[in-house]
Amino acid sequence: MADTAIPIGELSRRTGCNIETIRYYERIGLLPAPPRRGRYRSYGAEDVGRLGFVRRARELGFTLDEVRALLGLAVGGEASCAEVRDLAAAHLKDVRARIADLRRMERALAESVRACDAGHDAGCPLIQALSAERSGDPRASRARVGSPLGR
Amino acid sequence: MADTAIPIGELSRRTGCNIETIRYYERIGLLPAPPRRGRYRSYGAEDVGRLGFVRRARELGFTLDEVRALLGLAVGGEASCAEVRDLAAAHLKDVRARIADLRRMERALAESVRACDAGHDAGCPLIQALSAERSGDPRASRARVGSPLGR
DNA sequence: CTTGAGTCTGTAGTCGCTACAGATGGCATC
DNA sequence: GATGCCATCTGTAGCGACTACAGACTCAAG
Repeated sequence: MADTAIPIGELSRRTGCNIETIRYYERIGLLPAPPRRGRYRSYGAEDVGRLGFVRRARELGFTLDEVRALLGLAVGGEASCAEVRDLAAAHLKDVRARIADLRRMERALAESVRACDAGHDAGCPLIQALSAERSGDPRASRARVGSPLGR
Repeated sequence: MADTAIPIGELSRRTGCNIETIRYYERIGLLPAPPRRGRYRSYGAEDVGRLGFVRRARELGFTLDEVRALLGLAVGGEASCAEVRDLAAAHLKDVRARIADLRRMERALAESVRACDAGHDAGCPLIQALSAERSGDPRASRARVGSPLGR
């Protein structure tokens, strides 16, 4: 029922994707420009599927470029499966690196907060920790893939 | 030894912070504008300390706004320590939430890659998973602080 | 007739940098 | 004195992935 002529608002509701984001995806060519009813975009059932695919891939943390690649590979058969797998494996590695990064932060933060709670003789321990120069060359640390100081 | 009249290049070398980033920090008011020797910025030892502080706070994942707050609190005594602690504790909570998010991604990705390796009867399992609509309301999931689909 | 909801286009803002272009300054070398 | 080279300067624009407007329009209900 009502699988054709879906306006953008309903596509948004069905997929949980912001209207502005849908138009953004169209602008960057991630979604095809749908036909128009008058001046309004008119989507079909397959657009719900495609956008759902995009959303789910985004939830797994794939970049829009990766999603683009995945969409391209989704239609292919046997051969593309290996490519998909490699893309996912590479992404998994990246996710794990980011987890490791965050866990380092977590440990340091938790330790600092704990020190704060424990009491402090000479000033705030957290400020002390941030103020103190640690030994070693600052250039040597944290040279990972992507941004050197990723948030 | 040469603790005053440090040019920006050496400040960069000493702190491991990009020259462009140093100027950026000055532009947004995170670092004070230093005096000039002619038209060149001339830093002192305290600038090395301050920028080091910023770098270390950034490494713990604090936003620039939080770093600004920390810098403001760093000079205060007793009273500000509690504020610092709370800031760090709030940030720690945020870091943990992001870790949880990433771990969800990690599990789903690892599972998909594993399924891919295991063999596939009807098409690529990973593509299948992305294509399949899961039950439940898409609007209900993942409404966390900050961006709904954070990378 | 008015009101409200939905949609449209286009542009600018977010965060934390990074990467230029093009000018200028000072120092060493030939 | 000319040349080259390095460091520095300002200003602007780009990244990724949205988000947030402003201001116009269409359409249906009351």
